[in-house]
Amino acid sequence: MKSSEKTFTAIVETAYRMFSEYGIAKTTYSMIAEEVGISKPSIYYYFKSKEELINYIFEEVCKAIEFSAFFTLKNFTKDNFKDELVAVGFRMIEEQAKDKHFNRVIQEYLLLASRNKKYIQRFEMVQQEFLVGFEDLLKRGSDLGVTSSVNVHAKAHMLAMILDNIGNFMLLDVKIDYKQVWIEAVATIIRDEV
Amino acid sequence: MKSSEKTFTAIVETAYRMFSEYGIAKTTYSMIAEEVGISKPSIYYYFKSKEELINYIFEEVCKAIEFSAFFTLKNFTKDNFKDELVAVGFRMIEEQAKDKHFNRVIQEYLLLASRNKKYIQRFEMVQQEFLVGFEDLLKRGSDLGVTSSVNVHAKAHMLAMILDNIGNFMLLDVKIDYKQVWIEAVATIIRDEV
DNA sequence: GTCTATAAAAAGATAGAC
DNA sequence: GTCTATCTTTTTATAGAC
Repeated sequence: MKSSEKTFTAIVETAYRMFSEYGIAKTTYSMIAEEVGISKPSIYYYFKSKEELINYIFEEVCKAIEFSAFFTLKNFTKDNFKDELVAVGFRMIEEQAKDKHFNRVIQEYLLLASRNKKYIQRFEMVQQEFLVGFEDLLKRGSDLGVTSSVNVHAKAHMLAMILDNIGNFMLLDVKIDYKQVWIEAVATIIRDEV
Repeated sequence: MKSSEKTFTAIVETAYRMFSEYGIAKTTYSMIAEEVGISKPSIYYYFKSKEELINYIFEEVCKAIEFSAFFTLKNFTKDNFKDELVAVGFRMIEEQAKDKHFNRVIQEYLLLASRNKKYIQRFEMVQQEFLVGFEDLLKRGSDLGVTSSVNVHAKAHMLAMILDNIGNFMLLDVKIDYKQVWIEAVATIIRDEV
């Protein structure tokens, strides 16, 4: 890795961490520069404005939370459907618990997006992909005969909401057995009578 | 209402709206003063620092989201249990949809709380009250024979998460039939075999 | 690529007149 | 209570040397 790439990476990673610790608005080039160990104007060589840095990290975050990063429809079969659904949820919960900055940065950008047309569209894409992804999944489950075929729409949205909000609860360190909640949620969409 | 009370109220309401529109960090005394139509130093007569203003609005918001502000355990009977639960959820959804600033300000404070011991305790109280509230409710439902008595804990947390996250989804204007999702969620905790 | 120096604007906050 | 004037600090950002 070239020296300039190293600096670039250091800036991005430091900014990401500081966005989490202090918030995007309160993170300054001075703070980042000091932490990285370079001068403040040096950052302008890589990101010509703070907004550009914010945009860059936003795109990184979006890529990390795409539905396809977690779910592969083909992996779900009649026999493993419930277990696979539980497992994928567990994987997401673990990922979120592992990176303590992740949820906070997401929430930061969620607020930014709610105020800024530039971000909102990209975020809605991700959100929509999740809703449609879950719906396709439940339709497949219904075709396979393992999930109920009524109210697939609302049930899919319910699952998306629960998974999505686990991150929100983690923010406050709420002492919940998130995996148990997910098991419970999955159970409600699985056909009992098989 | 005295003139000073009017100014006080104007400052608080303007700040609340601006916290939503621009975020807490990016809302300045200058902006508030201009909007209210007073000078910047005048605000210091009512709130001796920006932090004090932030604290005040935080407490207002906390009062508005207490579990007891929505749920009254005694109102739930064997006959109306499901309908009452659905109705209370609807009321919360409507309240959130009515005040477009509400969800954003909550999210702002959620992030603040996740970084600040002073806020986190108060917020955890509210959050905890909600979790325990739902649990008590489901226990009552179980005693009345209308809800399942297994996994009451996880089921209660699931309901809390769904209701809580509706606000999050509203932030992005996600086109979801929130009421239908809530109906679906309530249905999953109601005993089918009566 | 990274630095020093510096500009321009705006922040939070106070002093003190009225 | 509300104002004008002002202070201090910090911000984003640029110019230009090395």
